[in-house]
Amino acid sequence: MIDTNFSKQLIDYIASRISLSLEESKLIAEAYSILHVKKKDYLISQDKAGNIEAFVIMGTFRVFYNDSKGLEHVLYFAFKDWWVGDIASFNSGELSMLNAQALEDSIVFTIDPIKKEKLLEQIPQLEKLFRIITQKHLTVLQKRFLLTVSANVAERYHELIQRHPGIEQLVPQHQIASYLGILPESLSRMKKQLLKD
Amino acid sequence: MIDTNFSKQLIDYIASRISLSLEESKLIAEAYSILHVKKKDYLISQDKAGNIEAFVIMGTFRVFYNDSKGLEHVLYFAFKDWWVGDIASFNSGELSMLNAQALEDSIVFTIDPIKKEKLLEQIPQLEKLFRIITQKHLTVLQKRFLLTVSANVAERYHELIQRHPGIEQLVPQHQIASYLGILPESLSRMKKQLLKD
DNA sequence: AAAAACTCTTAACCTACATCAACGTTTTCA
DNA sequence: TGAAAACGTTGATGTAGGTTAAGAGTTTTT
Repeated sequence: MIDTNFSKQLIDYIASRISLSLEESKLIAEAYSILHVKKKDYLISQDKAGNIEAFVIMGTFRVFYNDSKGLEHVLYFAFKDWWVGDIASFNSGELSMLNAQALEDSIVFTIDPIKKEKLLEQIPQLEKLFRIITQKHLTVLQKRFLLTVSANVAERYHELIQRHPGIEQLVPQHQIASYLGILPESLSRMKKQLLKD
Repeated sequence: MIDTNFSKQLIDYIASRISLSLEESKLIAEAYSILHVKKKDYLISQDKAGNIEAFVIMGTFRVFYNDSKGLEHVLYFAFKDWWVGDIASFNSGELSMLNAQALEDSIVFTIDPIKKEKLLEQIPQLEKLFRIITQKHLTVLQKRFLLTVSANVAERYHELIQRHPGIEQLVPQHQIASYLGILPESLSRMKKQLLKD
């Protein structure tokens, strides 16, 4: 059930942010379950109850929304030591708006809302940690939103590869296009144009 | 310093979400300061340390980003019983990316990061409340982002006026255009087009 | 090893919205 | 109350990115 080596990574992540007793570390390790997700498999699927929050131990995910016209929009990519989940669904029980698909064979720790609720009661310090993590997520999304509405595609492209060097080796270009909010053809065109300068 | 009538509104807001002792209510009322903001005045200004978080007692604010080309982008409008602040700046001490301007004479309760920190230590239950509030904000922003990238302007316009009936009486049309991510001319044209159907 | 699926590129054409400019109306404020 | 500022509309024109289609290269599956 619990792999000590893997759970160490989650414990380290938390312990580097708040102080944990051995007791508390054990409670955390027991609350989370390890899950192997094969390349192309889904950790979260749209229109199902997305009642999972995951911490990425290894691998990469694309988190995306499938709109009413069938177009996919990548909200973010999630790497090692990132959280993956549909926050709206996790906290309300509503159906998920998001899909999370593994881009390579991946390993995550997952928790459901009931276990998390219990864990937060057992370790009140976690309330503060998760408040801060959520604030950080909100900050990141706010920056992403403002950049999306204020910068052109070339600027957003440069911002992405600067923030994630090497992402182009890991993520297919059409998914980068989707993250940028354009079609693959347009990204291809833009990159060709960039070479001219 | 503290206006009992006004502070009651903030206390009610909090007390409807977590249980508060009289003692705790008093601590909250003392931690927040009342502030009157005149129409067109700024509660938060870009590129200053935006170290304020405010709860709107009365009035309306537009919260917007001023980009490098001088264009304004409305992130959200804030009404009675909403929170206003630049979460990134408030929690990091960085300069604010956002401006918050009163659209009418308004009254808010404000708090700075140090006082909030202290308050959270005095009333640990507030950690949970603010975690949940932040989650809610993240949920709202995520929906806004996904709608922005997946729906056309007419759809976004309808979503806005459905979610905020009466907003067109309160907010100038060019600011609604800014919220929708287009220029005033384009919104004017779109509305004319809508009438034809 | 062959077939199927996926990925990227290029080109021609189209569309939604931006840009620039002008003008009438309403609101603000001195 | 009169001038100035803010607001909304319309028109002409420009452009970034969407749409459609086709083909070539690569990876995955059987």
